[in-house]
Amino acid sequence: MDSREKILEVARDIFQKKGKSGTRMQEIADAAGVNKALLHYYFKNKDGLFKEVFVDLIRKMLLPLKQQMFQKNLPLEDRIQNFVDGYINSLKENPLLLTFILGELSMNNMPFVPPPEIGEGIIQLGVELKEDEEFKHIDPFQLATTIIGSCVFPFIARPMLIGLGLEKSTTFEEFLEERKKILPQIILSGIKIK
Amino acid sequence: MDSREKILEVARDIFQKKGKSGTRMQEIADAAGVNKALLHYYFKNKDGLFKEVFVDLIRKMLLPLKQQMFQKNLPLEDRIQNFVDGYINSLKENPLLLTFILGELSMNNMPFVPPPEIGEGIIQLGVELKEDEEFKHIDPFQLATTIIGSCVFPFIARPMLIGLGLEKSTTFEEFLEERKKILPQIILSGIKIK
DNA sequence: GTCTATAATGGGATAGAC
DNA sequence: GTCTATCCCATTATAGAC
Repeated sequence: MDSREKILEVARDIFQKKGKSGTRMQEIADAAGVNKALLHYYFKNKDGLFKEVFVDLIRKMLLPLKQQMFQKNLPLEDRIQNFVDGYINSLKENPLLLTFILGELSMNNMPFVPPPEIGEGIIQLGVELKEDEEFKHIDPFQLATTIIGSCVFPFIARPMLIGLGLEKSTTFEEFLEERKKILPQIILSGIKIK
Repeated sequence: MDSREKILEVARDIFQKKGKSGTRMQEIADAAGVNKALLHYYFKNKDGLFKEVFVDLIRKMLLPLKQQMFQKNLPLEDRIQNFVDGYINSLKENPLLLTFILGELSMNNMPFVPPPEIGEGIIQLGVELKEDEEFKHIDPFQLATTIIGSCVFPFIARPMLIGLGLEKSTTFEEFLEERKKILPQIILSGIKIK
């Protein structure tokens, strides 16, 4: 693998673990097995490297949202089930991703410009809810926040949940598997008319 | 107000905004209207100051959890309604609190040792669900994660939600007010037997 | 308790050889 | 492209006067 790619790869990891200001250029260089000067050669400065990593990680985070939230031609039930399944799986592979992104968005105010399809998809969800006799007329942003938040929260709050005793009766892994089953049920019963 | 208290007060603000490693001792000193050396006099070093602020903020975050989740003698419906109401109100007053705490817990691994009542309260919630014919037998940690996550997520993910278009049709404030009404409905329909 | 002044180090950045 | 060496400012930390 070429050096540039290698640097980006380890930078992604370290930035996620320690945040932008907690990360040292030296540490990235060491982990990548190159000299610090090379980071500046490729990315000009810390900010340049960080930005490249950040937009990359934003894309990575949005991908499953795009893919799994709005597969047309499927009934809402299946789409919610698929979404919860797919999103939790994807978060399992990148457990630090959301905490990192949301933290950085809040601290520095980094730009966040998602592709418009996602926002539009949420609006569209509202239209569907209105048209379907089976469901309550819920503001789609409320629904989306509930679904996404319920999937994401275990990852963001993992240390807190463990402190509260989550792992006394199960493992985190089992908790997530159970969650994939139970969450769609709760949500669906929650938004159906009866 | 004495200097020590003043320092802690501004440190709470600044640490929440910029995170531990993003915060400069100088900035805290300036904001408190004292000299930098005084911070070291009272708190020994940055870590000492941070720790004191952090445990303080942890307590602040847990307080509404303790107060509002487990008021005995009330039917579950009312307790959930009260909890959502009270917790969202409390988060409105400290919108950065959760992002900060969860971020720092994940980056540094800060100790997180909540008072045992909260964990026990969650277990107890499970017992109640089992005893009550009206509700499904749901793992209480799944339920708690869903409720807490749904309240908290809008605050943690605010920049993201705004990027997705949340504020195109309402203000964040209105969104929260609506949320207080709608969330208990979704949750309750979600866990009731029919 | 609070300040000024300064030490000590950390860490981002660059020049220049190879 | 990649390295060594070095610069230099930012930031933490301390000594010592008041």
